[in-house]
Amino acid sequence: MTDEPRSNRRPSMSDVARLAGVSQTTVSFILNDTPGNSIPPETRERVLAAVHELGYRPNISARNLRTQSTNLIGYGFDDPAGVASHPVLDQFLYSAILSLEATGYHLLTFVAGTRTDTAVYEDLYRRGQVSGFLVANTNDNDPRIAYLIDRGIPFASFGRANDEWRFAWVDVDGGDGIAQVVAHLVAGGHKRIGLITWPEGSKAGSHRESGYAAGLRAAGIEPDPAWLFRGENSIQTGVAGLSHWLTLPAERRPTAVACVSDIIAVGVMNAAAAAGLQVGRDLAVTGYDDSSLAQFLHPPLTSVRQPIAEVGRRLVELLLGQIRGEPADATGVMLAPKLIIRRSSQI
Amino acid sequence: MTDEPRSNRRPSMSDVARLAGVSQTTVSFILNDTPGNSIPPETRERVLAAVHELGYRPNISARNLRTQSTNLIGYGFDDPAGVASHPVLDQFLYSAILSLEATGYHLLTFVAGTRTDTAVYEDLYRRGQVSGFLVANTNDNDPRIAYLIDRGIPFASFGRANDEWRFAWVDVDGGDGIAQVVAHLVAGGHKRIGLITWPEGSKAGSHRESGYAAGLRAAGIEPDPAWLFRGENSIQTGVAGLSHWLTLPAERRPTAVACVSDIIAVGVMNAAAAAGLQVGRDLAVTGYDDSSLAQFLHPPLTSVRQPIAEVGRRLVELLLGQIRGEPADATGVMLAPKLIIRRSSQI
DNA sequence: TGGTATTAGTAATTCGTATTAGTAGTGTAA
DNA sequence: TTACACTACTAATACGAATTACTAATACCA
Repeated sequence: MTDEPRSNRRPSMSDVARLAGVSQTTVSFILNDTPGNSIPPETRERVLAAVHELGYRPNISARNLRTQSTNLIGYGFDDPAGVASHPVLDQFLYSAILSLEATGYHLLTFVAGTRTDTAVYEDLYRRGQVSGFLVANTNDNDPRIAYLIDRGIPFASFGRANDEWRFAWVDVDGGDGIAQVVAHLVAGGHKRIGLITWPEGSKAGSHRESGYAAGLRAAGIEPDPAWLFRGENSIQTGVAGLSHWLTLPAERRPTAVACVSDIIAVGVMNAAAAAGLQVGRDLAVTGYDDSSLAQFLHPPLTSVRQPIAEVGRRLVELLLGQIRGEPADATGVMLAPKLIIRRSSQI
Repeated sequence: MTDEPRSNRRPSMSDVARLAGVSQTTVSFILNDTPGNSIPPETRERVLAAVHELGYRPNISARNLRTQSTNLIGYGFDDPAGVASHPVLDQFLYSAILSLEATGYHLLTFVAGTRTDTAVYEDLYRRGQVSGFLVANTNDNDPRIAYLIDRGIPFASFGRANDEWRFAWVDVDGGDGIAQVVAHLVAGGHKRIGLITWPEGSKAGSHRESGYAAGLRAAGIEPDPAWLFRGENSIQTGVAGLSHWLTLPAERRPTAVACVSDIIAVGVMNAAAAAGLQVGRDLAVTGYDDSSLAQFLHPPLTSVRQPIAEVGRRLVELLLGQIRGEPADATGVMLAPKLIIRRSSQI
């Protein structure tokens, strides 16, 4: 009822309108470039000047309420304790955030608790807090993905889950990555190549194992189950893997060890040094992820680099496309990794 | 005007009210336990049944708009590329998220761009998207903190910034942590103890350097500037530090090396092995952070464990207190770290 | 000159929730 | 029997922005 701008409060659109001598509607038209309205330049400038003077920023809650939308995407976070840190996930997060922010979205990071607990996802979505989800670290038949598909909630996943399900995913071809490693090692003269991989059930792990087997067969070598070692993603697993093989007689022992992560490879290199083996001469070792430590190890570690930044970008594209209601024709995107050869795998 | 529930839309409070045969006001009273209202048990149950049947969830935007509040806290993310990953920050984030979620808040993770760019903070706050911020990885005279203090925006920081400024922080006493390390090494007979630390300007680094000097003086040893080596937080820095000291004549060379992070210590251990030195016998090495890799290195690494989970909890307490408008009497909270002794520092 | 288009706006309504101000009906004490 | 308190609600409004449905004034055309 009064013409006084309410003080001691963030300015609203009406305050801007009052200062510029126009209606709130006009301010909205100008700020949103709403099509089909004619605003002469003088008015536009007057309003923009008022916006500037008051330091006006549109209120997000009001906008979201009115447009029945959200500027948030959810991402479920895992407990980082215990497992070694995930440089790949950190990088992925970073690139996803960058892409989201370029389009006015933000990332809401929440704790996913147990993997099977989908209640948080439901709650965030039903309350209108987020418009969709990014999912990473997928497993075979991942319950989160089953749930999101079932409810028709927009999401995009870094990694595949089940070949029968149709949904938006982006993945780096891990089979191809390890196949490149194997080809490289074979070319270096190795015939007995070990693989240290994760426990069964990991989707990424099973793809890499297939690539390993395929790579060996392509070179005319029949994979030996004794060359496969499994464990959590830790330095310790690498230590345990190599220690185990060192108990074999020399003529049956792998001369090269491929690992599904750099952190495991660090364990192998440690154990090799402890056993008096010189990595790059007595034993070839390769990692995966090309994390920042790979180039600083002694010797520098051959590794497989994934185009993580592109994964983030493409995932955000897929997700925002769904949210905008665009038909999702291409549901999966497969990207190629690149082998980075360093001294740890030279002979 | 119609009594039909609008279909194809998330149910609103009015839909619940209609189904239960009460007014929207009554539903609100029941769901929020608004004091000063008398609701008989039958009505309450009827309404709760309707809530359940419709799967109703209150709309967050509407609630935030009405209450002029937010259920989000912002956290600025750094580019993880280049620098080795920060297990401490990952853990800190995790514990902060847990504490926030226990009180109905969520974490909005954004990219902070350059450290001096405070525009993102301003924007998120002024638009009413977040109620405050968590800040980590502070520097001397940190511009983010200066800005947040200046604007009176609620925040709490993991780490101190400038002794003159008064604001809410939680820190782990890094000086004490390194002093414990030095005392342990001195007790083991070491007289020449090197320190590998970060470049000047890091607040955490300067505290640890003071603790190092104080620890030596407490043992009657005058610190020698030649025993200090600086570099980024990477394996490479550890390698460079030890390599540098190995060029000194044996009688001036440190016999023990304390590092301000485990990742640097990994570099020192690598370089030691390459130089034929056996860590734990020829050279004592200590790390900091007690990250998950410390116990799996060869030999296991003596390190300093920070109560990270408690840091997250306390920070969230301080921050939410400010947001609720409680007077902040105790502005800083200092927590004590704990030395974890393993074989890398035995003689 | 009258009718239609166009320009430059404005008033009113909506999104979903919380809250303030009320009201009808019953019980009860004076 | 009336005044008053209490119970069990409801109507109306506000939060801030977007949008639909108008209007007054001018320009244009036949």
